[in-house]
Amino acid sequence: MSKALIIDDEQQMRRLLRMVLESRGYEVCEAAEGLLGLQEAAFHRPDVVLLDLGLPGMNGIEVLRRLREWSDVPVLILSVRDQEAIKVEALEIGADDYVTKPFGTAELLARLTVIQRRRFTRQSAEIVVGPLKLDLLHHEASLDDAPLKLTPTEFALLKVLGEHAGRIVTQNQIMKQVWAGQSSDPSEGLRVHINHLRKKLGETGPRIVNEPGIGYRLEEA
Amino acid sequence: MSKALIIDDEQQMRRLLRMVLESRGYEVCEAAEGLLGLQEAAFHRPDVVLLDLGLPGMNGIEVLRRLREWSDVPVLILSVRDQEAIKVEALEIGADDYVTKPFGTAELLARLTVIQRRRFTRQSAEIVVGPLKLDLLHHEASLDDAPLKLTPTEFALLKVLGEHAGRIVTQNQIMKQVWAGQSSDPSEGLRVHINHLRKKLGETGPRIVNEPGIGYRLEEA
DNA sequence: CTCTGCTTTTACACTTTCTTAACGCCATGG
DNA sequence: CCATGGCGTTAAGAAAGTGTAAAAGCAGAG
Repeated sequence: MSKALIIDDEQQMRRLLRMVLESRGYEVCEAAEGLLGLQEAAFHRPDVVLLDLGLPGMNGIEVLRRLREWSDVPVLILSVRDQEAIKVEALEIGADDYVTKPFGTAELLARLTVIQRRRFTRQSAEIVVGPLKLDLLHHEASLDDAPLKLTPTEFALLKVLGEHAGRIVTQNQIMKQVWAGQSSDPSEGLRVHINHLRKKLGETGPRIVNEPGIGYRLEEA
Repeated sequence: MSKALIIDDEQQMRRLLRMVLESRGYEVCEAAEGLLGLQEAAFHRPDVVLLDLGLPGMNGIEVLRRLREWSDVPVLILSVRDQEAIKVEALEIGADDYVTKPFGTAELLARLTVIQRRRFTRQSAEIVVGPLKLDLLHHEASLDDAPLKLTPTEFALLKVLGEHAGRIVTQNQIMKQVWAGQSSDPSEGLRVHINHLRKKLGETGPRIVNEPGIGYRLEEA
């Protein structure tokens, strides 16, 4: 049985969500405010979080950022129509999906299952991109089954690229996920690490291609 | 069935519009004056508003501004030829499109359908216009599922046009959203990027049509 | 403390993208 | 008919972003 945490300031919404979730066998806990939500998350260790972006007090984005500092729990964003920009930012920080209010319960449940399954497979399995393997559990990498020595930063960087293999990862996304929180320079040091990675991947590994002005992409196959 | 509200001082025009709309299955209500129009809008909650700019008493622009304070209803502007400047202003305040009197009923109905459809499509981190897709999260574009390489400026520009697909986006709006803040020349460089985009969209993608003196429109379908 | 490995900073050549400017076209209006 | 204004197109210089190497900080281990 999965535990779900609802963080939303509207009581009505919380009640609706609780009903829907409990009918599906979820164990539910809730919080009406961001900081409380973080405490609940730390205490109950939910398997999935439903987070409203329009929270009073601590912003939903901020809640997500803090949460991501110590937890990989799947997060589903609840947003209203005119929060397009914020939504993208939430996804960049590490939200797993979103639904727009008002939403159908069927859609909500579908997305919940998807992000939980994805998170699960992602955790248990390693990331494989062609001849490259990343063992997230042991923090080990290998190329053609030969061990590949990576520094912590390189590993984190390659992990972000590998998770989205074949797709562009924005420089902002990289900065947010590898250098969480800190750092101002959007790129200065990033280029160096990319350079190191390319050398270590050599001719045999997948290529890291640059999309000027946007970010990087790890080529699959 | 959709409800339409006509705000126009000329009785003849109102009668014409009512006939056209009712023949298409619209439920129609009308107002001959701005303030009355606002009351009607508040009371009947129409699904679309046809607003004449040349109203006696309260100006059409003012009506639109007040309307937009509490409603997102699609608004189609009716204007006569020598009201170019006001037309631009109306679009920037939040009108959805305009037709110039005299107009053909076919054109009128077409534009009505377009602006209504637009409101119903759900916002997401993805903009889809026919064969064109913009993935805001990954900054990736595709045409008929084939990747389309866009520079950052091109992407931003196409995003603005795509967000309002089917509607006119004034040059001012474009400048503000793509070249945020800076820039003086309202067009010099814009034309070049439009040109690049048209080339990349080719025959298969949606067309970018110019509305002389006003702005651009990304055609859907 | 010194060594060592990792990260960050600095510097510069190089590539891609953006802006600027010029010119031709087409419509509109005198 | 020729002017005018807005637009499309093209090319070239300016600006921004990137790859690479080397040196300078910064820890923890011995």
